[in-house]
Amino acid sequence: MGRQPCCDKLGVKKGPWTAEEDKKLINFILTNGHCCWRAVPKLAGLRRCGKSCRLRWTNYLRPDLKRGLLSEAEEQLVIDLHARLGNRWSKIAARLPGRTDNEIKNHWNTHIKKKLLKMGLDPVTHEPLHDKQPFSEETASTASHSQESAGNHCVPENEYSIINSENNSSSPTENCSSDVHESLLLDNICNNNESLGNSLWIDEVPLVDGASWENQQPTGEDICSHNLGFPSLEDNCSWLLDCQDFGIHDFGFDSFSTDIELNVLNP
DNA sequence: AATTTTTGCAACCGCGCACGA
DNA sequence: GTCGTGCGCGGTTGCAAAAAT
Repeated sequence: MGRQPCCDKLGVKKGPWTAEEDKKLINFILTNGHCCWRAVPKLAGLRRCGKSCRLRWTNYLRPDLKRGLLSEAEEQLVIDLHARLGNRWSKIAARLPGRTDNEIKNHWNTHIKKKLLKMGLDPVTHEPLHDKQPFSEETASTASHSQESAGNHCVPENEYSIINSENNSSSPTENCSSDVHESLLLDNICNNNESLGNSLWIDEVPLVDGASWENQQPTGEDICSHNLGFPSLEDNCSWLLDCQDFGIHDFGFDSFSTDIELNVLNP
């Protein structure tokens, strides 16, 4: 029963990616795109499984990624979205331009969770801890089945976005005691960061994912005209500079950068 | 300065879904 | 309808760096 693991072949490398592997993967995808991930490692000359390549690309190498800590606004947005969507990190990430589900999940577990606890809020339900039911201990542990527990107080995403696109005040989060606070924060976010706000209310728009970058390849004009917080065309080139962050220059990417520019400018 | 503990993040694992044969 | 395949997601692990002792 069950599927064969995709990575059980001998000679398939695991563990941290080397600069050389990164280079190969980036070069390949920028030149060819990814037809199917399973084929990518073979075609790119990597001894990795396709899954690993996809993960590496989406979580670390994609040019439209922001690096660094989440801003206050982003963090609040994550909190608000988590209150509505639960642990659906990919959905949350889709509304944060340049952020990955993995990054948000990690940030949630390492920073935001603690922050909420400090504020006396249950990171799962977003309700004040002292309001918890007597069975809270159990629920808290089962709450780690966060999908259920979070899911229970969540509105289906479509519904959510419809509601929000029509009237923020009817947001389902009003069912929670901390929601007024959150809504205010969210308003703040939206006012202060229009791109974030815009992206939040647009449902099912794959703001940032492989597909949006790969397949749709929006032009710089598209990006700017929608003001969705994508990196501009200029940014798409300047990400090369950002690559310094992960040592891209350390592995001699002079020719690589030329390739990228050609690909970005002449898709 | 050396050792231990904690933290943060990249990567892996396994499951479920979608889709085509 | 079922089976196989590929992909994406969420949870978990492993390890390096930072902090504490």
